Amino acid sequence: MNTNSQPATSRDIARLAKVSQATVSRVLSGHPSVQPETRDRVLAAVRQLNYRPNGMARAMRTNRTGNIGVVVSRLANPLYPQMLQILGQHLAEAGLRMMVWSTSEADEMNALSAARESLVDGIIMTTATTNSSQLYDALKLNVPVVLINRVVEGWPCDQLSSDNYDGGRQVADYLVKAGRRRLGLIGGPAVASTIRDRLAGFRDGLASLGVALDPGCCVDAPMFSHQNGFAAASALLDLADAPDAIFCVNDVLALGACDAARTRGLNVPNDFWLVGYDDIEMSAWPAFDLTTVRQPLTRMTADAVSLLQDRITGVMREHSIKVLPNDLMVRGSTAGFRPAA
Amino acid sequence: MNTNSQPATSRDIARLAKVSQATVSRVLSGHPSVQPETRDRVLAAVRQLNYRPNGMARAMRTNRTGNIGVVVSRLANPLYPQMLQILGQHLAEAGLRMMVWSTSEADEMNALSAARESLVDGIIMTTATTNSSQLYDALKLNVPVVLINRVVEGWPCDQLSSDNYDGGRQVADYLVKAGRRRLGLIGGPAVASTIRDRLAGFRDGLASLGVALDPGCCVDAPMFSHQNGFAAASALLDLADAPDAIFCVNDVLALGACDAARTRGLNVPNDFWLVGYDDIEMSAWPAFDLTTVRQPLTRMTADAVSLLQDRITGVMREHSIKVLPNDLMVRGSTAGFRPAA
DNA sequence: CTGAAAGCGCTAACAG
DNA sequence: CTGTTAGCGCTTTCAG
Repeated sequence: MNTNSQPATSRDIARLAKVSQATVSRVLSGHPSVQPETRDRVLAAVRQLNYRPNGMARAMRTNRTGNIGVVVSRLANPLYPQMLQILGQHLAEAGLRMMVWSTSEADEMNALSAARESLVDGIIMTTATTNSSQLYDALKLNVPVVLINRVVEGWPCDQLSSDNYDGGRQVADYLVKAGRRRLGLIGGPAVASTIRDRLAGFRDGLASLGVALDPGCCVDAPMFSHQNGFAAASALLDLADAPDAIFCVNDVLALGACDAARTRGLNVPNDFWLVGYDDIEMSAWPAFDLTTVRQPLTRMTADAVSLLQDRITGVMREHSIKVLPNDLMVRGSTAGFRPAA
Repeated sequence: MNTNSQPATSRDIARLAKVSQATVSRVLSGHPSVQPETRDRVLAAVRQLNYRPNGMARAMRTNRTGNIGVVVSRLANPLYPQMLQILGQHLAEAGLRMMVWSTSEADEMNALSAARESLVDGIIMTTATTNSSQLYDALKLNVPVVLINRVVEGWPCDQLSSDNYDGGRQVADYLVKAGRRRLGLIGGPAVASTIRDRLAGFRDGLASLGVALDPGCCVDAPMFSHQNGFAAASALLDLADAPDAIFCVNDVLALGACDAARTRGLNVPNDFWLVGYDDIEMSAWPAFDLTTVRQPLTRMTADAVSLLQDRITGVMREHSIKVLPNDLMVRGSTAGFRPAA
């Protein structure tokens, strides 16, 4: 094996095995009609020169790179690493590679650029918003895109989410059944469909149960972060008539809220109940023991990959809009209360 | 813009702008010698057909994809998302794309495969171990690889780490200066150079200060997880003569240890002190308020990217082995104690 | 300054 | 079963 030369090409193999270059290609792509003896000679040469086919050349011919672009939001929200981990697994099983964009809003554009330059076969987007106009343009160019987690109504692409509206309702229902009446709400950026749906479900749920939600007990966090959850909860807890339960539209905010209570010497659930959304790994830790809504991440990601594969291989069908059910995870932050069935 | 046809190629542009295909290429690659008027005609055509050059074709010609492979360990350890985030930023600034492998041990191999297939220009590896024999083979094929975080002594590639040995020493020094004498240690898999160095530094530090480390107070976690930290700390806290300070070789373990204390109704720092390593974001949260050692992630990642770029562009020089200094972040888990300067 | 022409390394007809 | 041939879309000489 030469360490200084260029990598071997299929021509080098052909020469060494005394066959045509086409035959080398056949052997490597598992074409059936190759004489065993020839195949062996080729494989021997492949080993001898430590040959690997050039992926770019193959991609150019086949119009398929095997790369999938994944756009996630700030990786500081543990939900996204969790999604990436599972997604990476599913993609690897499907023989695909994962390209990740995650640093800023510009990333969405970068991902689409890559798609348009044929550097990725398709895109899985976890953070689409109605503002993503570039994305919309790309869709019209038939770039295969699957929206997962956040979705955008009416857009011509496959979409995969959990039932955030129902999740919000479940929380409302749960808190009211438990006798909580003075409810607090910590919301987030409304550009995310997930957030809008959770909020709507929560509000509608309360309304249909005849429980009022005091606007004075509703705070919107400008971004998802521990710090913002901390600040928002602090504001609520400082109210003269503080809530007896707070629903945070995601776990990161809820963990911040939990720490706000801790800092004030308040006890959850004795002083107030706390509910989050996402069931990120830390929510189950004793430090937080947070009641929250779990999204079916494994199924969502698996479906996303297979939908995308269909699109890429040109399977034509209607755009699929799937909404999967969620589970309320009852934990200590709501005293483990379970309503009678 | 046709929505049903194939994407436009540079020939299409050439035809429309009535120039040769070569000229299109010149304009797009910013070649100086093109008449302004011609250039404008080409750019107009580019806009009109909404053209983007095909990245694969370009990559095949130039032998450069602009993709960098990054191998990280379990994304469940927040250190890695944190590294990815910064790395992604630096790579994007350098006009490079980030390909992530992270699901299993097989990922290291997959990354190297991708490199050998010319699908990535180089690799940043955060989780190398002496066991990575595939990696070693790849190095001999001149695949550009930078080791960051974990390093492997004597391997022919650029390596970039923080001074884990010194970090361990600093912790030992700090605890002893504060009067702690019965020390506990929660270690981890010794395949990681980071862990070996931290442990060695800690042990050597204690030894040079004349403080004994009871082997009965040393537990090794088989893997980094909250759960394992919890279990290990539980074992130490159940000892008849429990430690008055515990050093965990990384923060994830330390957070687990913190929760073990919480679950037992013990108070940190009143009942014992706790020190971690990495300064992941959560360590600063009130729930943990963990004293820990911070690695200079920004600088490490920035240097890694620029070293890799040098290798890729063929700048020849000795393999660079850099070790950057760490900072001890003093927080509540050690009662905010600061030794007199 | 611009066009013609030669490939990069591979796959996929098409002959034989 | 195997070799020959024709490109994929681009960059890069080399002429003019």
